Amino acid sequence: MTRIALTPQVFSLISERLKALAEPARLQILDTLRKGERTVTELVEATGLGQANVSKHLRILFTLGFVERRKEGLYVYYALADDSVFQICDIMCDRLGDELKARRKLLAS
Amino acid sequence: MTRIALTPQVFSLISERLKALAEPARLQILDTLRKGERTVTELVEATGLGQANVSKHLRILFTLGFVERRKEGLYVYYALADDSVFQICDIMCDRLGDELKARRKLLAS
DNA sequence: ATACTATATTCCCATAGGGATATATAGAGC
DNA sequence: GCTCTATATATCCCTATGGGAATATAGTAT
Repeated sequence: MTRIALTPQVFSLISERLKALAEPARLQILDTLRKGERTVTELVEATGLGQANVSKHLRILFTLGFVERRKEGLYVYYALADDSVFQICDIMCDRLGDELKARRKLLAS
Repeated sequence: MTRIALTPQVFSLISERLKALAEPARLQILDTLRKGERTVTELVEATGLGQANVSKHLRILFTLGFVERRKEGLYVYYALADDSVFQICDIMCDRLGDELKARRKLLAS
């Protein structure tokens, strides 16, 4: 398996995708989709965000391939494209756990 | 191994850390550090960024625990704290590979 | 003390992006 | 055709943030 080389252009592409994920509102949307596909309105209700903003967030997530869409009459169903988001969340959660541990150790000293 | 629950507060913490990584300049700095510890000046030379900006980026990366620092006389040596950044880059590169593959398939049809 | 170097910080500017509101588009049903 | 609903887009406001220049700070050397 050949890895893509980490050139500045690739960093730019990675950064663009990380920016898409580095937003609590979008993480919340993706987390909701983890339970299964949802319409925009359902996502609005689940997240408490405004409809226009949910649409904008979904557009970003769709453009960068994090969600898929399926139109059915008036409704548009969005679904997770893959689980890479949560692989990344797991890595970050491990870091958070380590931070906590380090802080506790510091307090204990 | 108990996982941290993905609450809105946790998403906010994750998002804060992803924002730190979602910046080409900082990815470039981290990539340079992959080869070993470097002084600020060396990072300025390696990245072509201004000294003030490198210092600012390093401050962010240090605050969020992505780099460590070691002072030695006038110099401050920065080093990678762990490899989670590149675990994430790997995930993103896999995604980029898939995107390429999908685009090729689309062109072939 | 002064002079020099490495790093950090501050200030300013310009841009990007999120939220709210209003409007536009698309499809269903009558 | 008209109306209603779901989604998308446009506009405005405001904040956050990256880059550059200047300045401050810290350490070395003489």
